[in-house]
Amino acid sequence: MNTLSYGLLSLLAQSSFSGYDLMLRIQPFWPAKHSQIYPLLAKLEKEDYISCELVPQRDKPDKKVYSLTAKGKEALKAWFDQPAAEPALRDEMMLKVFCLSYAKNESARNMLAGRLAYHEERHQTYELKLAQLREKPEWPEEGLPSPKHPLFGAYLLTRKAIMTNEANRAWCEWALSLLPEEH
Amino acid sequence: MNTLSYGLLSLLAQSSFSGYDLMLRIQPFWPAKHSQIYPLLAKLEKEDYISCELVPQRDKPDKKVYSLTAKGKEALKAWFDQPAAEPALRDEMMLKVFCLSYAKNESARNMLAGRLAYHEERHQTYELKLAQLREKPEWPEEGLPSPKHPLFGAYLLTRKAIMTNEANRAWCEWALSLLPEEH
DNA sequence: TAATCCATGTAACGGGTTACATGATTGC
DNA sequence: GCAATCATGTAACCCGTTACATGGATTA
Repeated sequence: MNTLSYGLLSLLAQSSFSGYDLMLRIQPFWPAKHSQIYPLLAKLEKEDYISCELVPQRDKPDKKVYSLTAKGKEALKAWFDQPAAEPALRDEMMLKVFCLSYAKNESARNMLAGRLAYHEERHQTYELKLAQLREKPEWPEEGLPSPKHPLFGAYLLTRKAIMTNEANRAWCEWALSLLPEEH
Repeated sequence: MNTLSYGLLSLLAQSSFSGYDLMLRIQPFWPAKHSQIYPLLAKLEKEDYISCELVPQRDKPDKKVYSLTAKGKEALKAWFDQPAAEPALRDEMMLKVFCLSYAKNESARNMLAGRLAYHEERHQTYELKLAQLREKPEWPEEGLPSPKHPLFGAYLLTRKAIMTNEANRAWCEWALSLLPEEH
């Protein structure tokens, strides 16, 4: 049971999903390709953490829909009280910034401007996600989801993404303001 | 030539370092163990990106001090104008937050309080780093390092770490404020 | 007609962690 | 006496990406 396994169980705690769905939904939290997820799901099913139902579809390939078993729910609960690993960020740009004084002005400016654009695009995506959350039928009519509401976690995570992204966007702007003007 | 290789070259662009030093210094930007770094350095030396000098020490084990070669400097410059990979964050806690509504109140509170403490500790570390940068003999007497100053990159990165950390700390506080009171 | 989406899988490879291995010095 | 720091290396393993493989439906 590695972290990705628990991630898949976390998603399945909300609702049943196909492997393809799980692959798409886990991306924002734990990037993984289908080639990693399909074999893991087979292993989790074999070890009885999840169960699988084959769902035939017209106009689309048949799919396997996975659900949490009782054993899977127990594993999730036990995982919750274990200490989580520290967050690990890997960002190639940070290595480049480290030796920024060796770069051409133009290279430095392009790099930071590119990252600024990235964060502005991300902001739009996250705001859209918030709007989509609010449109869900389960969304509470007055105010915010409470801690026991199924959407509580997704709401917290979207807010977290927005706040971190905004801090990084602001950093890009500040760093750009320190560079010499374009000629 | 993978990202870690360029990271090592970036550090060596500032000054020569031993493998052990490089291992310690690259941690904040690209976590890697010595078992990954030593073989890479041997490969980079063999391919002439870096050169190596054996430095005997009293009271300490001898060390190998690596320096950038002309080929290494060229590789760094070429790397700079290539587009950087998107940042990748892997944080087990985010997976737990996703299904937070399934957790006990106590578990949820402990998890978030633990992360808050982590960010407060990080803040101290980063402020110390800033202070150490300012105490360096190369630090400019008036104000901040300019974009061509060797310490410019390190300064930007420390500010970035502080800003991102503060956003995450604030998120922890906000999330904790949404949880029910301790009994 | 070519690309994209849905949907599942395997194989090969490279990246990263853990464990094995050694050994002197310093601080608790 | 025990742990940590400095210092280097190898071997086994797990994690993650890329590539190989298939195939119908929709869309540009």
